[in-house]
Amino acid sequence: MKYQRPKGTTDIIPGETEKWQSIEKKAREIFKRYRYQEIRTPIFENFEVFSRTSGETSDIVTKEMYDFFDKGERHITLRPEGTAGVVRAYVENKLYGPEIQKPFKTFYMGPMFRYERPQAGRLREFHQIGVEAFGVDNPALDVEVMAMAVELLHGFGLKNLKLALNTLGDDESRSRYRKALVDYLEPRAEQLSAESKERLHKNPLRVLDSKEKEDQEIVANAPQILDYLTEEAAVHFETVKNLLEALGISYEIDTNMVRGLDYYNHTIFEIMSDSKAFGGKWTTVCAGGRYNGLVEQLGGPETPGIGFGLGVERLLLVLEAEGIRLPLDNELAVYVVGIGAVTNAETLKLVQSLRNAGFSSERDYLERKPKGQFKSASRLGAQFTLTLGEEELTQGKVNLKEMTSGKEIKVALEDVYTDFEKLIAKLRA
RNA sequence: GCGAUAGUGGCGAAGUGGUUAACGCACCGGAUUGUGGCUCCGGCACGCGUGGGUUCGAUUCCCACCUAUCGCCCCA
Repeated sequence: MKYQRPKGTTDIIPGETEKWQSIEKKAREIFKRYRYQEIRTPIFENFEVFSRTSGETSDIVTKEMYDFFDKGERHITLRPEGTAGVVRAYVENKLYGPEIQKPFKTFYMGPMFRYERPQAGRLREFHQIGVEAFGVDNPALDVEVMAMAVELLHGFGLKNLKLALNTLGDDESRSRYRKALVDYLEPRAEQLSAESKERLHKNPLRVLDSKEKEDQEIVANAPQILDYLTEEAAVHFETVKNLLEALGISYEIDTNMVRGLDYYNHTIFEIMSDSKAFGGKWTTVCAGGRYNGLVEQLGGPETPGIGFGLGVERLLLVLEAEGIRLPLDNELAVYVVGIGAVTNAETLKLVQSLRNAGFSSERDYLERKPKGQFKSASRLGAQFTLTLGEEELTQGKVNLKEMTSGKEIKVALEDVYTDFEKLIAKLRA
């Protein structure tokens, strides 16, 4: 093969695109009801937009950034996630202005890039659908965002979902907890896995998240963030829980849940699926959280924010494994069967006229025999066929057939041009 | 970035150091001067991921590279 797509990329071709459209349509529908408006930001940004916000030591920055220097020696990176770019746009466009209602609620959908080893549901170019809401610290907004995420996934037809919830507290809670955790882990460092020893000083919270058995045993008795929350952070978290309960949304507290990105604080959550797509292990399809302080970090005024991101490829894998059929939109109303070269022009006029009248229409271009054309019509799922041969052409007639019933009548060619709807009614009468 | 496995037509898949690379599906044509199914017949890989090497001769053996899949890391 002379040309291949770059490693970790994929072509989304007809047959697949319908599924994407279906997902995007559903998402737009729900976002509209929740009053989130679309934002489209660049696919590449200055490197610093992500390096500053994600955390200099985070994996994303240290090894997963798809970055390069452009011809003007600017350090550019293909966006690895959606939030930082949206926050940058929020600040740059002064969307914090007094004339703009708070919260400012926005959504995006599009490609993201991470330089890493491809695996099922993990590509170098992948797609996320995400939302962000700025300017309100009220836990009701946290809960609205989570409720919307849950509704979204249910809307796609997913059943076995789990909402995992945790809080990282505010800065003060975090540093207090961090200290307590390090104090606990340090004497036990020798028993930790090699990776976790590494994490211990770089990013101790990540040890909580380790999948290594030896780490999990130690983590089981580690101090919990919930015991180190400031009064304010604790109240925020309590309120989130109460409001979730008020909405009847079930959740599970997971105090070991952390984030790969540094900008999160307070509420963090994940929606997980136990789909066999990932071997029945709980896998995150949607992850989000609060990031008060991020707007300031990118040069804006002190503004709280919260959002989530949803991995589309991962979602598709889960839907596939669960055997969930998305509503697809690729129906064919009419297939015009033209027999013989003499009907070529009239056949073309017919499909064009039908298309103008709002019917999706198709014809044969290969001068195939009727048998082959009917086979195509059948395979394409055409509701109706119009058959036109030399005889019909001279008579000004055409055969109209309903494929599912097999019922066929002869109609005037003229009527097809003027009122096809009426002919359908006549056929079905 | 590390480790493992794999790479044959549009798809699935057999196969061998040596004349014409099975078979199935799909597709096209015919049997059936113009109607979707079934059946029967016929057609469909100057080529076995790419590039080198070994050999009289390689799709088959060796090396490198590319890609995919899985695991690690991490994550959506």
